[in-house]
Amino acid sequence: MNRKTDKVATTEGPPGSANSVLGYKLRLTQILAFRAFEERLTDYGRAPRYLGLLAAIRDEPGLSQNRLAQVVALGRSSLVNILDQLEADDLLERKPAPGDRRRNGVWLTHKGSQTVDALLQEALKEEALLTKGLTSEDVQSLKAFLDKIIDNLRSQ
Amino acid sequence: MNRKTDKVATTEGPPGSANSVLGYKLRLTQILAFRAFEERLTDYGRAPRYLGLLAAIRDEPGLSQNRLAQVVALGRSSLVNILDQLEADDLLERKPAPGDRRRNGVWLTHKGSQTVDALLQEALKEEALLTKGLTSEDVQSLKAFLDKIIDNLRSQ
DNA sequence: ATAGAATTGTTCGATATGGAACAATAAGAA
DNA sequence: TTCTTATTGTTCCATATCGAACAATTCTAT
Repeated sequence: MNRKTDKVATTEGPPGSANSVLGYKLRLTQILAFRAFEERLTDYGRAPRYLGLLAAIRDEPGLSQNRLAQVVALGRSSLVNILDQLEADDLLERKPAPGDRRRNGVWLTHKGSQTVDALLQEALKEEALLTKGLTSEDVQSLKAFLDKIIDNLRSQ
Repeated sequence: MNRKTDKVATTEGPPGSANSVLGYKLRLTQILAFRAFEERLTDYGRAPRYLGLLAAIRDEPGLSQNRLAQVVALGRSSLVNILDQLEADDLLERKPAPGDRRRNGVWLTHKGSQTVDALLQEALKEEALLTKGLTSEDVQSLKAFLDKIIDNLRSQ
């Protein structure tokens, strides 16, 4: 049985079923979108999976590992191995934070910066695929709704 | 540093950064929403994590494991252990499918059915928390957008 | 100044998930 | 029929993520 050709109904089901629950929709969407993005970009190593992280580093260079973990909603301990890998791939580097010998600041390398640029372009293409059939106003609304939900969840 | 009280900016960042990418927003939202739901419902064992699965079984009793894996977008092999656990918790049962000795059909037990009912109620409450500040029309639109994206991804 | 508390990065063990391979079974072709 | 191919559930191994515990360091209250 082939995942790509064997369709699965998504919108049917009685009201009050899982299909009408927002959290379930969010989960499905994220799993499928993430998988599609990774399957398409096989030439970028581990970077596609961690694009959010890499882009966060680009947006705020020098952020500590702790802070970074919060930004991307990952555990502090999870990040250690991820950064090890991305550092081994020459996408970023850790430097001791001046003034606090406990912390590392994290910066992108030149290669990391270029990779982020390229992958953000790919992400825009991917977004166009995902949202086919939606207007740009729809997509804008969708993003605003998600931002609001993220705010609600983060301030809990 | 405390995840609950130490705020992290979500909407800032230059255009073209990760913060404006739909896939990243979806991922963040899903991670945070899922985590919040699980952290609140500590009295239900593993059921909250697999509410989508359990509700899918309720919606279509007797579905094969393979089919079920597709519906919830999990791997066939991942599902084996999950079903083992939920079966051990007396939430569901596998029965040999009549007419095809390769397949198992999956059904909810009475306890499973009651658990789904209770958890779907909780999911509605959770949804109200998540979407605080959004109108019910907004939420309806959001769900419709996500359904569209899921359709796009599934028919790829 | 100093003792106690908090923060940071890390390691370690536990759990979740995916993919490849396998045996049993079914479907299809000859 | 018989041979070949496809499907199903499962096992096994690799990877991802988390929480607890830890040493080093910093902060804070006295």
